[in-house]
Amino acid sequence: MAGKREAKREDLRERLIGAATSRMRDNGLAALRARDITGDAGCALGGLYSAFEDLDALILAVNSLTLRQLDEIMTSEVERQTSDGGKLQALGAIYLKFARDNPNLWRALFQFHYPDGKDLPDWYAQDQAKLLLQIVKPLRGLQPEMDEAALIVRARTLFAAVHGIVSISLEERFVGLPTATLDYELERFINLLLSGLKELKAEGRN
Amino acid sequence: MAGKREAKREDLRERLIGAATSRMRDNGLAALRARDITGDAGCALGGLYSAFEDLDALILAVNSLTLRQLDEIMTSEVERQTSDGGKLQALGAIYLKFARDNPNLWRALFQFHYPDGKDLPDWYAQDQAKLLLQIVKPLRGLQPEMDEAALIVRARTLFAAVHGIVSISLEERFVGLPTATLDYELERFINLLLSGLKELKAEGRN
DNA sequence: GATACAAAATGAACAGTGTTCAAAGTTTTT
DNA sequence: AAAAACTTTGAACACTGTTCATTTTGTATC
Repeated sequence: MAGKREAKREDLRERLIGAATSRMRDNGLAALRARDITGDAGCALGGLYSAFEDLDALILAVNSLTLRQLDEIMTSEVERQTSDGGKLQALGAIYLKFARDNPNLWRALFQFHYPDGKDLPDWYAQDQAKLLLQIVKPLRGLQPEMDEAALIVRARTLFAAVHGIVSISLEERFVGLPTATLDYELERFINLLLSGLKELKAEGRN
Repeated sequence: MAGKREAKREDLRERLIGAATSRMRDNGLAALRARDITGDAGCALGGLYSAFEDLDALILAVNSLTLRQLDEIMTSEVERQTSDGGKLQALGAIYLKFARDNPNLWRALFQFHYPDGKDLPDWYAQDQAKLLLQIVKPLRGLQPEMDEAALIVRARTLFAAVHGIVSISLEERFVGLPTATLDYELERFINLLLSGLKELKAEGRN
């Protein structure tokens, strides 16, 4: 009759992740309370600390799921595109759509700061790396002469740029933002980058 | 014998801002404690709430000073550049340098989330707008056919892209970031944008 | 099955937070 | 000098995440 302990343990972890995800989706990371989550999950306050190291670890688990969800969507959508430029355009558009559809979950990916000293667990770093790879692939087609390391750096730069645009618009940091034109502006921006790549290539640099 | 009250009030505000800035510079926004600040400033805990609405309002005052400081640096450095492209390059480099030199103050500009419902005070929005204008000016030279509104949107997009790159690198969100090559990568990126502008222009679009 | 042991769940208690507010102290007006 | 208006004070409050002695539950042994 073994394994019941482990099953309950895993079940509790899942209920906690579910409850935290739900609350985060509805009210955002800042409104997350240990007492609310454990209440929703149907366990005592202390139960959180037997299933996870602390609240931060639970948040990281939620963020990991969010990253994987985003990766899945990207994987399925990128396949529909034939050109590398089209794939990069699609990735940008998907990222924007995901952020719009899941604003709180998406924000939490970046709002959350891991405590100083401790660094991110490997499995989480890999979730991130997988996403970057989505960009590296079409980029490789556009810049076949770049080596893998340079491609990764470039992919990170492109992601950061797109993320910045989506972020500043959706977080409404600057006043008077025309959110309606954001899709168009992002599309134009990626076009600008693609044109730049083409231009630099024509000049024989890279 | 009037005006002593107002003078003391202003003095307290300044001491609080100074203490908060100092603590924020050294230990970051997350480590900011009302008791520490009031202790440093030499007033009782409640004193903070007679000088400011609450702790958030004090943080906003600190952020406003940070924005103005950045604006000053930009103004003086941009003048040295002759070409519009050079000015945009300089702005990017200055932004990166400022973020590197004042990581905690710079982070606080974006970490800080104003409570829902309340929106940013006008004077703070204007501090932001002034910075955007630094980008609009050289951009106007490069895209003279765009109207003012479109230029502002474009400037915001460019800022957001650069900010994203600086942000993701300095916050060390993604693992394996070569910080040493960040300056170069940013320079290349802005070049890419400038090339893109040139290319689109050659094709008769904008 | 009954017993003994190990593991996990519980929630009151704890050490911090930002914020409030009656009381004491200052400045200004009369 | 006295009264009124305003400010400063810091103990008390409400609300955090986290801990840990106690109770409950699961597993192995006879």
